[in-house]
Amino acid sequence: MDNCNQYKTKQRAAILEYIEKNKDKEITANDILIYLNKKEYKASQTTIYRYLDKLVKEGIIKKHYSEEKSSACYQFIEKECNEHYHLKCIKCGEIIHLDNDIFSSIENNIKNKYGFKIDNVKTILYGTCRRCKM
Amino acid sequence: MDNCNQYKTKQRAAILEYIEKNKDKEITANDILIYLNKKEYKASQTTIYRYLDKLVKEGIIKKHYSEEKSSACYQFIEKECNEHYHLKCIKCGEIIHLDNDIFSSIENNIKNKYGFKIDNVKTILYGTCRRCKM
DNA sequence: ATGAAAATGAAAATCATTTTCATATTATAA
DNA sequence: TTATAATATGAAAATGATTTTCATTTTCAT
Repeated sequence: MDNCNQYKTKQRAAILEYIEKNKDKEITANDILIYLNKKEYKASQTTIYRYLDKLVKEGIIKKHYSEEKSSACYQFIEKECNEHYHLKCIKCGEIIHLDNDIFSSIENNIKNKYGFKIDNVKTILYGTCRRCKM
Repeated sequence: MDNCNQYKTKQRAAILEYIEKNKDKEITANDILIYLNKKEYKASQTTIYRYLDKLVKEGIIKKHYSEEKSSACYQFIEKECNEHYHLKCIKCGEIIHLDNDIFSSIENNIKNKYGFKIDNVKTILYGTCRRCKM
């Protein structure tokens, strides 16, 4: 999106690096803080929160609240992930990326019947994964 | 569930009354507090939080975090609602109850392909409703 | 190099929620 | 109906996450 009017800083680079390194996980502001404390470029929690907000607004990462944690979770949005849905295991937190087409018929049914356009990025399908089912 | 070992109190009755009166909405602890402050039987926020926890454990209400609010939302669980999925409009918050059967083929596909059992109570499909789409 | 715009961080403030603890209420049984 | 044990309440303090404030520092274009 709108990437102008931004100064490059070491703190932001370090924060973004951590987020990208953990693409597959949902991380909290505090995870970043703890990680950066061990590294060369620390950032204050204020800066971390501010930059996370900015990244959310720019559509680089997404923010959501999980049932287990009391703090907000953030996750890098991979471009391909804008096109499919995700399953998330309530028990272990595993995220499964669904095939693009598995939902298309339902999307259309719901659009026709209710006039509702489902947002596949905002929507997460919760349930129990294979391993946790037993 | 386990309804024994409970004393009936005016505070609990008032809290539950509000929750039931707002079946169709997602309410916060603070909503209850504000409402009760105007009524005959007030309850402290401590009591409200404690009773909400209890109701969640008993399966009377469900708790979840919405994308917009920073506080937890609670909602009465209507028995029928345990059997279908819900759409929720990101913009206006409207909740639409889906027909029971609209999801069954997908549920099976996902179960077969990924071994994942979707939980229709925990899952909310986010998107944009007819009115907000324009 | 200079200056304006933007970013930082420490500390304080805020907000939601939980804990503590002393007091009050409830159900039960004598 | 009273005694009493279990349970519930509420005020205040504590906690934890996040936001705001504001003085200082950094960045980048000139």
